[in-house]
Parts: sequence; structure tokens; C-alpha cells
Amino acid sequence: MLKSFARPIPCCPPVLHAELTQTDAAQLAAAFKAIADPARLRLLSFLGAQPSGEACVCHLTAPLDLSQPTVSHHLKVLFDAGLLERERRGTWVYYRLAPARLAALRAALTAAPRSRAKRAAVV
Amino acid sequence: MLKSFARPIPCCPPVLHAELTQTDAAQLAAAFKAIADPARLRLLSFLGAQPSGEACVCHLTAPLDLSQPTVSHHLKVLFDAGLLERERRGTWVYYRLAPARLAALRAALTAAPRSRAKRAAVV
DNA sequence: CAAGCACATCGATGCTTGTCAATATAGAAA
DNA sequence: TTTCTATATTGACAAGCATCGATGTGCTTG
Repeated sequence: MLKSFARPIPCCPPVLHAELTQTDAAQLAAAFKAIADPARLRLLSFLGAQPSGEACVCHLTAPLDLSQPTVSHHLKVLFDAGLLERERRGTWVYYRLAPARLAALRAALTAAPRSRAKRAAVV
Repeated sequence: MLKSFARPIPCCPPVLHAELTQTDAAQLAAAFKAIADPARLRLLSFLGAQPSGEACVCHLTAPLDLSQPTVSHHLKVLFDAGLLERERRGTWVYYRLAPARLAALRAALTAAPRSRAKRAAVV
């Protein structure tokens, strides 16, 4: 198995166009695991809904109804997955979305055109 | 919290346009959990790559290198999440992608346009 | 009917993960 | 320096999950 030897680690392997290798599947699964959690989805949603596009941690614990360490944990998971950007300003740390990474995940869910006939309007 | 009383269960609540309610976030997270697994991503990939668009279970255990019960389990998870369609033909059971559901998940990852300026080409 | 094959379900096991209280770190201000 | 505040990390616990072997279900054929 996994016939590929040290490939260039593509950022967003095509999910539905060809068979995923085990390594590619593992990487993609890790990315989706990051957003497959209610608290983290709400974090993304909250950050995306901010007019300024960002928020500091202290503004995120209340709307999620979670403890500060738990929120910090979720932010770290999203950050490590490349879905958030972090910036320290004084005592506060501000987080904002990393749209490119979200777009990459979205692209990975694009179905193959398969044959040119049949459901062409899937996109 | 959750001010909505028995809402119509939206198929794909917007993730990044407004704050997700706890119920919406839980539903979306459940859907993403279904695809946040290497074996299941490979199943989706394999099915999407089939010229016929479908495959029976007996053709899925070998490429995944997993036992038949494990493959059946993953297929059930994907099916229950609405990501696969199932059809029995004789002794065999054929699975194929449910593209509408995949498109719904993809749509949920669309970032808000926020202000009309700034990164308009995110889509 | 019985036998055989394809697939689903069950039960158990070990690993992962979400959560919190307690503690540590880092910057700001006195 | 010391003190306060904001955030990160640690340790522990419980719940969830991926996996398998064994067994059950459903269909087809003899």
C-alpha cells in the first residue's frame, strides 16, 4: 500500500476525482476533524460574523458558554489546522478566519464531473 | 439559548454568515464528522472515481485494506449522514454518492462576503 | 427444504477527544 | 520589582469511536 514515496504533500488533494492515497486521506481527514465539532463550528461562525473579522479570546467564551481553557483549546485546534490566523496585540490575542484554507476544504468536496452526461449541475 | 422552537431542520445552515445556534452547529458537526475519517474519505473518493458511479461492498474492502464489517460500518455512517445512496440488486448492495448532500456541506463552508471590499475572490 | 454467499449487526477492546480545575506564561501597569 | 489581567498549558476523567471476530439476516440456487 501507499506506493507514493515522499510526495510533495499537496495542500488540497482532490477527494472525488481519483482514489485517495492513505496519506492524502489522513491529511484531509485531519482537516475535517478540526471543523467537525459544534464548538469549533460556532467559533468559525462567530469570527466570520464579526464586522471587524476578528475577535479576542475574552469575547469568545461567553457566546460559546464554555470555559476559557476549553475555548483556547478549540482555537488551538483550528489554528493548527490552518483555519485561523492569530495576532497578539498587547495583552489580547485576536483570531480571524483563514479563508484560503476554508476554500481548500470546500474545493476538496467538489464532485467529479464523471461522464460528460448526467447531473452536470452538481456544482 | 436555542431560541428556536421546533424549526424546520434546515439542510445546510450557513456556517460563516451568522452565528450558528447550538442545534445548527451540532447538526453540521455531525455531518462533517461523517467525512472526517480517512477510511470514509477513501470510500467517497473510490465511489466518485468509479465510471459507473457505484460499487458493491465486496469491491470496497480490498482497496481500503479493512475488514468487511468495518467497511460496512463506515458505509452505514456515510449513508446515515445522507452522503451515500444504497440500492440492493440481488445478493449485492450498491452504493453511490449523493452529490446534493456533498454540495450542501460545501456550501456551508462558504465564507461571508463581509464588507463588499477585501478578498472578493474567496469563492 | 437446505446450503452458500453478500452484507449487516453485535460485543469487546484500545485509542482518541472534549471538558474542566489548577497552574503556568506573558504582557501592562504601578 | 510586584501585581493584575489575558491567554496557554497541564493533568485527569468520561465519553466517543475505529476496528475486529463472531454471529445474524436476506437473497439465490439447488
